[in-house]
Amino acid sequence: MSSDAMNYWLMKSEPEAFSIDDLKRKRSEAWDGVRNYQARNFMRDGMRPGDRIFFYHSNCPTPGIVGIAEVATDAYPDPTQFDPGSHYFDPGSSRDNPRWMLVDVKFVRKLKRTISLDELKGHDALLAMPLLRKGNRLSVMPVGAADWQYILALE
DNA sequence: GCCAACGTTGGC
DNA sequence: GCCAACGTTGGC
Repeated sequence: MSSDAMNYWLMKSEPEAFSIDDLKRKRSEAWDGVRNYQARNFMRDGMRPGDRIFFYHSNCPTPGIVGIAEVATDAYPDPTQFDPGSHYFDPGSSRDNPRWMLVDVKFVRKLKRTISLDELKGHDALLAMPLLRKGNRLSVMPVGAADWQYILALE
């Protein structure tokens, strides 16, 4: 990223696996298991501690933004890639040259209500955002500052 | 459960 | 380097 200004992000999680309430309870969580290069690059190259995150519930009855979190650390190697017992084990990675990076994510607050994907799609001002691009399956993606403010104002 | 829209893998 | 086959994501 080109400046020191705070950046904004959106991170998806299936609530049955890890929900905003899970993050609230644990306060902070290592965002492991990302195995997509573009998503990794956003975490490794784009994220800085203090950046704000929309926490998004995917693959559930009402997909949408449910809370706000914060980047808590710089990127570091995802330990699950080295663990043969982990679902996320990657035999092609090594400790000397780790392939997958993650950041810790810290709970900030829940939104007063879920701002659903369906609702977001109803706002022409937001149609260009990566989340609403057809076919986008990225689990970590940037959110423009203007879009961030616009969405928060919907709350 | 279906399936579109990807990303990855591997034969050639 | 091409591209078919395969696996995954995630809305519906």
